[in-house]
Amino acid sequence: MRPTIKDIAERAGVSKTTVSFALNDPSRISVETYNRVMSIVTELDYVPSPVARTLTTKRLGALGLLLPQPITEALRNPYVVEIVRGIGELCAERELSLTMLPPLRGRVLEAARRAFVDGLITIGVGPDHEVVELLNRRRIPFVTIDGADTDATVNVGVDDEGAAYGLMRHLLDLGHRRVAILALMPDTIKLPEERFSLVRDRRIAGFSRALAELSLSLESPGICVVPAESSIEGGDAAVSALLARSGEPLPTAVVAMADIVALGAYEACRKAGLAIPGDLSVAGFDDIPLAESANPPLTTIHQPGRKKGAAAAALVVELLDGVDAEHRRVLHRCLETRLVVRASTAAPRPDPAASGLARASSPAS
Amino acid sequence: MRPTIKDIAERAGVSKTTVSFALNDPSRISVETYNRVMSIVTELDYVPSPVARTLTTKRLGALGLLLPQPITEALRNPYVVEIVRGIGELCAERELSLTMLPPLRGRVLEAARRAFVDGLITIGVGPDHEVVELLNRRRIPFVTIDGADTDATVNVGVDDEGAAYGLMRHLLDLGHRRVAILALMPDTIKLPEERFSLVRDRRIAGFSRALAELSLSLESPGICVVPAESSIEGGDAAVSALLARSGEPLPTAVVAMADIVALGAYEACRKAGLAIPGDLSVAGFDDIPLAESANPPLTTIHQPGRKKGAAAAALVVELLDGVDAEHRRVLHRCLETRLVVRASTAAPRPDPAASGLARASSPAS
DNA sequence: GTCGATAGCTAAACCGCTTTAGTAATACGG
DNA sequence: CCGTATTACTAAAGCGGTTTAGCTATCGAC
Repeated sequence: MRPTIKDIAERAGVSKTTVSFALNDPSRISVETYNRVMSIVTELDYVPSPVARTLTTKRLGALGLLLPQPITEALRNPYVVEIVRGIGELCAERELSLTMLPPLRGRVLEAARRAFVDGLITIGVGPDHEVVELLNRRRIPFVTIDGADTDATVNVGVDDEGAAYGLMRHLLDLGHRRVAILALMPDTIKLPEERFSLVRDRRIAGFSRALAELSLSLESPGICVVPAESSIEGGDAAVSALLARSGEPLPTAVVAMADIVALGAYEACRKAGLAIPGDLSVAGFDDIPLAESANPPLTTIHQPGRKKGAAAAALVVELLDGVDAEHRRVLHRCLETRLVVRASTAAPRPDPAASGLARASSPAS
Repeated sequence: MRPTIKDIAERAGVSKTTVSFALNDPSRISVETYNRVMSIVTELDYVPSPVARTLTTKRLGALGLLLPQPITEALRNPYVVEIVRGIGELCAERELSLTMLPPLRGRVLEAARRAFVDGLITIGVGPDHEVVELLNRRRIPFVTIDGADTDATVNVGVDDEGAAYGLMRHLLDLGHRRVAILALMPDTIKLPEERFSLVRDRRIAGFSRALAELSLSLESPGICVVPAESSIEGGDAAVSALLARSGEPLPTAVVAMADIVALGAYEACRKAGLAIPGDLSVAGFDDIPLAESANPPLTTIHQPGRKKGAAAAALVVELLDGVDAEHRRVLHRCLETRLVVRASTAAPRPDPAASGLARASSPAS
């Protein structure tokens, strides 16, 4: 159906080689021949099969994004969408296409093996992930987003620990002492030894550090960590359950590891008739586009999702280009985050039970 | 680097053919040989090159989504994200990957030519689009989303005209007589003869019909159609400009052809200090996830974006499977829409200038 | 007039796989 | 014991390109 190089060659009365030259290196043939060949190419609307071409050139013109979840799930999180958009920026620039690679048979590894691309980008894959070993062994250029800065991977990320510290500090400074942390779910498709995501762990560490400054910890009364799926529903469910918990005093603040989860918390508050931030302060992480226009606008950690994607893609392309150059040095890119205080966080209502104490001044630094 | 079938064959002391059989049709070889081959396959972590395989099998396990805009732009609209998620559902089911194909050198056609996929899905491509001719000529299975129901294409869509009618009717019934329509931008990468998108035209037609029932038209005073880019910023800009317009009375309602644009209108109102729906009613189209949680919740036309994507993908797969069967009949799938009345629309304030009239009862049907 | 370049083209190998056609060996029916 | 299936395997062709090596004709230089 689709014309092949042979068809063109025959029609033009030349060899396949000549057609190939016309397309790839016109200087090697005469102008007349070039014109003749190209007119047929245009007439038949011929485009060399990228598949066949790849067989020899090893270049496909496609970047792959290894997703930790099925496409449907992954794109529920606007933060992921932002990353994809960032990668898209570079794709446009370099005329690359982008292939989304969901786990195959439940394994990211399978998807990576079958991947049909020049280079790969992963989200949330740590250096111990089985996929890293495979890709390094096969020398497939790849860059991790939100992975870790080790020799095994080229990574683009942020200072999760520091950002989390800042966020928790903000809440503590406001006077909150009973705060619930909505943590990212342990990623089911990770390897056993990496049960919790790196990002989660680093943020937990940051939260802990801030708490420690007030002699608090994750185990202190009033502080709790509950897992929530990265979606509105996930946040809603987690907070609704929290609010329904009887016996203990309710938290005065909720901090989510993803804005989308924080917005789920909004939903739960609405149902429970709780005012934000009057009854409950809510903070998020990511600063997705919605965060600003939410009601109330969400206090969160701004994370440059688009830039992350773009930076990762740029690095992959760099790896792609500099494969032979000894250039292939391990690189890490750490992008900036910042605390964006909006209207969803405020000082807690004075606690009738323990007034005076809850209102403690800001801690020693 | 990556082992080839030859490596496996040599190590196992068999021919390439035998290895191929082991992988694709074990029944054709003895159990012992199978085991021997597979142990080497496992040992070397061998996976057949999808590229090479494709050359002969003509199947590469990927669906392509032809985007009318660069990835970054396209994914700004959550409605598009929903469609992608829908396609993702089917991809997960059939273990396919999804390739996003932004225009190449400004042309969708170029992207289609180079596409590296088994089947394609397009968004907003009409039967007259150059790409349709190409794909039909090449017999590449493809399905259009929001295209048109003609013989040239297999399409998945909704009754845009009817939905638009219902939406406008809702506003008119509330008593609005001065309404601004925020229309989709003419798509720059379309062919000249198809300057405006089909969807836009059909919705405009629906609006017109509703207006006509009250002896109004798009040209009537108070009614206006302004183009807006499909993004929050686009809606914000368009409505801000509208509000800044001096001389004419302001519209009492704004109806956008995309929720994301309607949310931009929210933004413009906030800046202008206008209350929704008190000062201005706002309605959208699509019912993206945000619409419900926006403040106020947005009145809109619910469109099953996910289902559209899933249905389109299902049709492509069907085409893929039934290529030989004379099965390849032209199909059209029209999904349901429904008007979702939320809190962003209400009766306009009584017009001091023309009271009594503006409050006319609902029109004769 | 011969030789070496150079320009312009092509045959053939190759990329890594599938598939067709065929071979050799064993099993089976009469 | 012969002819025919059946089983287990392989050689080779082919998919659609690129690339290497080589061939032929023309041309300029000595």
